[in-house]
Amino acid sequence: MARAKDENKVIAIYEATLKLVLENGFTGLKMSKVAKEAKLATGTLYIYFKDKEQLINALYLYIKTEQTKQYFWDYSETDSFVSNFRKLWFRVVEVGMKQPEYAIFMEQYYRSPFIKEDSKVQGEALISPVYQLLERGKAEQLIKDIPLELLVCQLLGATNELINLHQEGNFKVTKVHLEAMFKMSWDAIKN
Amino acid sequence: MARAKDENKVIAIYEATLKLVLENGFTGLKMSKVAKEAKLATGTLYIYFKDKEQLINALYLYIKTEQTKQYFWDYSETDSFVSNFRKLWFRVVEVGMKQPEYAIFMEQYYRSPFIKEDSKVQGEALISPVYQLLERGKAEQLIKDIPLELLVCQLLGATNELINLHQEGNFKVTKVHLEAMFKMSWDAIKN
Amino acid sequence: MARAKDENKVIAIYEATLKLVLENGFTGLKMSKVAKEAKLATGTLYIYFKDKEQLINALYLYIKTEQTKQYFWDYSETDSFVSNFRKLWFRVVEVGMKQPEYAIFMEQYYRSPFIKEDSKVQGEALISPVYQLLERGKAEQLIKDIPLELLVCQLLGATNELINLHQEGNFKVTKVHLEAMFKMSWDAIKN
Amino acid sequence: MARAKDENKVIAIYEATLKLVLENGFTGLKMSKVAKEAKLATGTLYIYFKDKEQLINALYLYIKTEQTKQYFWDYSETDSFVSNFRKLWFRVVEVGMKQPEYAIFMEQYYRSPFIKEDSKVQGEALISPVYQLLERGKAEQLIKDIPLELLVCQLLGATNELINLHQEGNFKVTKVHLEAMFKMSWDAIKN
DNA sequence: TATGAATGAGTGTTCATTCAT
DNA sequence: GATGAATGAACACTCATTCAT
Repeated sequence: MARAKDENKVIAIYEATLKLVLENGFTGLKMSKVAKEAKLATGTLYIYFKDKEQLINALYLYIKTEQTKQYFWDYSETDSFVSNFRKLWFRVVEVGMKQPEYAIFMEQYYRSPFIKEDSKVQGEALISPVYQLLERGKAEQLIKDIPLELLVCQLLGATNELINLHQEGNFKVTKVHLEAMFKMSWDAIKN
Repeated sequence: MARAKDENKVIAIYEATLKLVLENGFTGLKMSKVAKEAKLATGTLYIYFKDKEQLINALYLYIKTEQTKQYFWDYSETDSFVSNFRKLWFRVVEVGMKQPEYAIFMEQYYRSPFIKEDSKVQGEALISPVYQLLERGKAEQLIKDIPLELLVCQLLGATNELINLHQEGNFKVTKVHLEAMFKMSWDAIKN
Repeated sequence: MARAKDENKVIAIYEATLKLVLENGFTGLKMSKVAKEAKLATGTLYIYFKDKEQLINALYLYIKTEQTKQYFWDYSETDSFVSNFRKLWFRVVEVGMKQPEYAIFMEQYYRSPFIKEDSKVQGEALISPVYQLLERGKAEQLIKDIPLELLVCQLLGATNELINLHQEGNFKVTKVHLEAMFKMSWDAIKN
Repeated sequence: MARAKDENKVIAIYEATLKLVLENGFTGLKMSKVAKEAKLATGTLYIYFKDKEQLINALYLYIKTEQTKQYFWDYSETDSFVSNFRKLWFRVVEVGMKQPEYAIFMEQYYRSPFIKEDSKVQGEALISPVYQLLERGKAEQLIKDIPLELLVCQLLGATNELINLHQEGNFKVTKVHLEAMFKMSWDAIKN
């Protein structure tokens, strides 16, 4: 875990790591390159993180926390389901498109030998509000009565792919496209 | 006459590689482990594949070809759009759930430093019938008039996540669930 | 501050390499053995030299420079030709007999796949004073009017073999022998 | 040792080996490449030679024998010393310039880990007539009274270098040059 | 704390040699 | 005998981690 010494360095390390994972996946990720990218000596990295595994798991939690903050900062549970669903859907897509590294990292993390079960569980707990919202939609009979897991597949599968499509850069995603994608997702789950 | 080069060995190598990628991602993929898993000496690997990069790209093409065969073996373009769409959707899911390694490998491949542009292009060409089918659906005004790329995000995003869900093993996907997922996908794109 | 890069290590590596080439030629030259002989970890070698090729070419230049220094450190172009010729001839032989590894290395280097043309050219430029001296001898009509290349064959061929003879150890080369050899060389070229 | 089965193959193997040593030294010498160059399967090589070491030592003896044959085929011990010396000197140079691979191979052989003492001794015995001739010259007081080893250094050092010079190809060695070189060698040793 | 040289186990790959055909 | 696929020990080189400064 990062010591409180220099929070800026921790962030620099996270960003360096994300940049490199974006470029080459976990396979090309070398501690020395992370250090260089973060403008640190290799040894300094090990002051902040015990080893590579810890860096990666800490980064995972950092990303999950960041994403959650950005998803929910102006979220009000008292708003209507439909309003909240729409807000959240667009938030997920916007955040993902702004920081595609996050999604890429996640994808690789789940299949890596670095993953630690408790970090994973901890990270996933952070997005429980998403599950709660969908539960509420079901309770209010606004969306289909289908296991949450499947609804999440449907919704996040589509948004993730959309983020990838944007990141690859061969297709320019416009406002109109976003509305069309949202419409499809809504049509998919609505009752 | 010496022993003849053995096509079975190529398949054994592919399967060993897939198994290992499934377990640990590309990061944990070691040529010596592939050899051991395929019950070969390390050197033998290099008779069949020049290097790791070539193995991975060849495997990518193999998977794409296999998938395509399984998707389309009894496919008839003269059937109705709706019938074909349904058949293809289920085929994609069934194949994916039977061989989740394929999807996992693909995911990692696209972010790896091994990817060779021309292999990628070649592989992607194989699934053009999917694009053609959706094009036809649009022409017949049965599905929404939205760029193909977005329709594909919506559909394959969802099926990929479903395959992952199945593969993780924490949620048992039943026939009923499949029908529900299909319904969502269809509702998402239908006109 | 970390440890500073250590010039002594470079020398230690050179000496280790020379020792091993002397024993087994380039064929038996292994980076791990060089490291062990120089009392370093394998990886340390690669801090100082990018790869084996670079080590070998750097060592070639080092040897050429060392030899040149030793040949010419008290050399004065204003002395008479005969005096200079004699001094240089004995210097070449003394240096060669003191460090037979140098000659052995050179021999192998020229036939190795490691040789880089520009290193070779650079190294050969260092001994141009030898050529200049012989040119002067020709101009002063003290030695035969024969292409320099042939004079050099005659002279260095003999000295190299003498060095080999000494190095093999089956024949003890004395002062008297040296004088005899010098006499032969001089008789060979003198006008 | 080669079995008597197919003498042509043995020669083909020798020539292939020589060609490859000429190109890259012993370092680049691979049994599989020798086989390919000799238009044989790798395994076939091992029918004729037990291993690499044996091939190299057999080849050494082959070369020494060939050279000797070519040096002495029309040699008559009853001719005068001077006539024989001249004939032999030119023979050595001609043979060396015609087959520079021989000299290159020898050079590398003596510093390789493949060398076997008894092969070396056996090979060197073959050129004893050279020693005998010089002994006779000394007895007849035609050449300097100097240890044979030194005379050989002087003479063969120069011829070897001349052969190298020719082989490198940057200097065209003419008849006139040969006469000049011979003159130098003779002046070096004559009484 | 920060540095980056040093370490050495581990990786991809080669190649002498064997062996099934 | 001839073949060339198979083997696996070894080698060049890398990189996570340590440690002297």
